[in-house]
Amino acid sequence: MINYNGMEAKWQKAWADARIFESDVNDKPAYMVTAAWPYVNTPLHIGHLRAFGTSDVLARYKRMRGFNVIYPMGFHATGTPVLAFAKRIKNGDGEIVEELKVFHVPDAEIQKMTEPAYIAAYFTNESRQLYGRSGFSMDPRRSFVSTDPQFSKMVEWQFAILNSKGYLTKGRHPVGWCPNENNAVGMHDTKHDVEPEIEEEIAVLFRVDGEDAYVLCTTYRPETLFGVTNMFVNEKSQYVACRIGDDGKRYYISKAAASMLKYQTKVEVIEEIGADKLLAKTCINPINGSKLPVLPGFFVKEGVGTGVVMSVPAHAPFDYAALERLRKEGRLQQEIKPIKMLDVKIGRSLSDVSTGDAKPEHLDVPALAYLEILHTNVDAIDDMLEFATKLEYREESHWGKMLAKGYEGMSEPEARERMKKELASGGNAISIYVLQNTPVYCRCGYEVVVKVVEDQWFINYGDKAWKEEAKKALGRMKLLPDRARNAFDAAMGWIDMRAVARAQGLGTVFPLDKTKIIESLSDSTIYMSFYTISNFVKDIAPEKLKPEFFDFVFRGIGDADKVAASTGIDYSIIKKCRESFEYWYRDTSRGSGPDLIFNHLVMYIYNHTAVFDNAYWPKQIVINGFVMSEGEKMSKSLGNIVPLSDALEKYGADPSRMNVIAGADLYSDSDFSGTAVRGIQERLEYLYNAAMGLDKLSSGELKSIDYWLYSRLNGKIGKATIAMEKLELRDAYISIFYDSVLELRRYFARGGGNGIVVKDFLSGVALMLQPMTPHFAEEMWHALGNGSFASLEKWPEADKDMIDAKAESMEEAIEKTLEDARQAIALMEKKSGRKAAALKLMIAEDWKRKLVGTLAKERRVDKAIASVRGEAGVNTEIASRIAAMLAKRMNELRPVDTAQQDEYAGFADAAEYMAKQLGCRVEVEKEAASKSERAWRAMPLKPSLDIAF
RNA sequence: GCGGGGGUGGCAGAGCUUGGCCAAAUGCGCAGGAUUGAGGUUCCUGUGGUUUUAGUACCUGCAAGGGUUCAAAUCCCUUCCCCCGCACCA
Repeated sequence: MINYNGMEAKWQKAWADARIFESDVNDKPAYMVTAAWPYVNTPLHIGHLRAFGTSDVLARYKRMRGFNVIYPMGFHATGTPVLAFAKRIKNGDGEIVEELKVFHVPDAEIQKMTEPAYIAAYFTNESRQLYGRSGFSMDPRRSFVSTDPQFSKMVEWQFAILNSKGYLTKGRHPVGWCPNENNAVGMHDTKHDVEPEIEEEIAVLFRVDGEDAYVLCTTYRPETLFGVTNMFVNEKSQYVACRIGDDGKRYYISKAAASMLKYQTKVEVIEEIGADKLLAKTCINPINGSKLPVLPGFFVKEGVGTGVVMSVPAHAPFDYAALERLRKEGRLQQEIKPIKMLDVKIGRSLSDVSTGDAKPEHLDVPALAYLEILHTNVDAIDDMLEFATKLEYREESHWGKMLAKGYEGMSEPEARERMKKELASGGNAISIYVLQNTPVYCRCGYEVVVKVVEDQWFINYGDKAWKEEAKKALGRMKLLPDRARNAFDAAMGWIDMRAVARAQGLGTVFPLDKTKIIESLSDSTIYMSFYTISNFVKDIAPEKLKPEFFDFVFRGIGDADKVAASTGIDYSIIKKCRESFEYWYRDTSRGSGPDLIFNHLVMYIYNHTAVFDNAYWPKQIVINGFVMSEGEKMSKSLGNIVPLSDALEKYGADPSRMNVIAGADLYSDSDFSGTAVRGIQERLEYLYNAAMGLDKLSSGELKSIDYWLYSRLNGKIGKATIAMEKLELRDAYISIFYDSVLELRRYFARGGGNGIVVKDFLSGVALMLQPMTPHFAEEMWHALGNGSFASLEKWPEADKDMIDAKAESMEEAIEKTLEDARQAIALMEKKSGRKAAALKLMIAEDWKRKLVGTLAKERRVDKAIASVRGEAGVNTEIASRIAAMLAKRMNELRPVDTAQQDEYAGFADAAEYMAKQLGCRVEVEKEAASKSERAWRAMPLKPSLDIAF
């Protein structure tokens, strides 16, 4: 049993002593690998092992391919999460304490985490240790935190460039807002981490009959105005008359709506009224002038929208149900007839329900028909009505055809857009922002509202010229896997204004408004370039890092003398920084998760084109998938997040790496599973034991099985190298790792036992394992008698001459024949009730090889027969019969290179092995020499079988 | 809704770019056998369905339906379903 933790400690120490992963500028070609940095209050889990490990595999592979590689890693601390984190600790939030305990953070440490600086210090320290234990070959000297003042200076410089290019603009912007704490709230500020989803919605003005006033009503479906029969309010709610904005009109909305709306625009309440006042009024439909009574609706919520709902009973189950319930209670004064304004085949999207379930006469009231096909009615609970509503909305918007005049035949989305335009241009609607997923609560307990921030600063990613540059950069980049390109193209076309300044959070002060902080994704778009100089500028006073310093280092503007004079920085350091940047930043790879394509990665490309010369634009992006735990998605709520430290402790770094990194395709999710990791451990041990057992093996002349193993090794090297270049790690390591174990087992089972051959094989495997299982590879490399570091060796080269197609097809034939024989023997033994005593293999004559070859090439039966006619031992009748048989599978025919003598020798060599496998004697003879009636059936590499009892 | 990705044995997942050698590599699970005092481990074998004259064969099968082609998991069209993102949030 291998003690992984001991082995890892041993090699980590050895590497540290040799300082082999700390690279500086030298004569080798440079390669820089970066991975998206972790947020500073996030304890590392198994998902990080995949993200950072994938980059580590790339870094290690590239080193073996002769590159000088750096793999630096810093920490992200800007933004609000770390502040929210500190606050929660301060407030004794039990939830977060529980989370931290999962990661074995001691109580004493948790107590101290009330200061952001302490949190950062604690987790950066923890993470660095875990990087080491995971075998990440990172350069620790280049690590920095996004709140470091030296880095802030670079961000300021970057934003000055963006501003000078006119990429920073100002405007209005809606945000989620806590009225109690008076600040913007994002996901991590809300209870249960809910993202406040803001949506712009249309609010229709319904004039009140006989009054110069309007009832304001939000709706998702303005096109259903054609079907409105009445209005609904909540009879228990308070309403207000008010003025909204500057239009001077008098509006009626719920009191709750008024207090939310005031965060978006000016709201002046004139008077408070009870719902009864509204119930006495009649509204006018703005599109056709019809009169709409105001009625009580049981489902109307004062805090949703404006607290007023327009009723479309034909197309909304809630509205229909509300009217019917009023009717039953005898509270409906007048007849209200649903107005159908949209035609759709009801229940079309359901396979198990047919429209036959709805009574035909009800098809004119689709809302009712939908209730019927779901086998429910107007008294259903709200959830059921909600379900019917969703179904109806979906089918209608998908397949519905408008019936209303002027809109005939239009699809619903099309009609919606047109109606919106008409309403807006006629002054019959205004737009307001609403929270789509109400209610959302701030962690302080207050309900979140939408606030419109005036004077918001944006980065204008919609700028045409800039977008062109970014697209150009993207077009030249390598994406791994390339199928992510569609997502990039889409994101690139889509990204537009991005709010860039925030009122609170850690980070760099926004230069154009010193009361604001630069938003935290925007301050980390070119930070990777800072790694090239971070080790040199660490101790330089931030105020010395003036724009001219960065201009010179990153853009080659000016000269070092003058920069030294004006900044007071050492001339030699300035030169070193420039040299380092130019050396390291040409050939780079950026690793990241798929969730970052739509923001960080696109911004990364954009900002590089804005700041750097195109020689330093991004070259490659690698997207890796997530990690599941035992087949389930890891989440806080499931409590199944596997801390990285636990995985390392329990299984060791190498088996965990293999499982998580090579366990799935680059882009898809991999599964961290105990059984899979144990399976990996067992195979690693098999390989290690094979290396330890080498001295028991003999040497001597090479047999065919030895050539086979060499062939497999060299084929494997070629295959794995191609896969590694594309970072198809699963493919590569199935071949390098899993297949190698199977091949060795087969080699020994087939009587192989040449120590030199096995050693060559294991050496190749050990070297190719190095990027994935670095500690184990060193251990094995040394067990094979080498004194060097596997991590500093060259990646093996395939020797094409050693790839022996004949040896491989011979082995395949043996295996296939074995399978056939097993089946035939089983069948015969079952039938006869006796045990088979012997198996005779008859090897096809050479003329059959010629026949197959000609047929495969010429694809004509007559030519094939002609080609063998007259040859020794050829019976034309048998030849035609065989040719006809083969012709049926013409397209699958492949010429066979192996001559009868070689095939005979191959099977003769394998006879002992086959006998052992089958449990009976195995004899081999040539077709012509055989007395068996079945001999004629022999085909090249498919011997005819004869079973004797 | 819009955008992106996907649907293949009991499960995870190859194969799709470039149609034929190819349906299912590899792993897990399951079943049988060997080893073992038992369990576990390990090793071997089998594992979509069906027919079959002893095996090499054939049929059927890659979400559903249709098309192109001598030939389709692969190309085209239609439909259904699942996952992710939709912004100021890391």
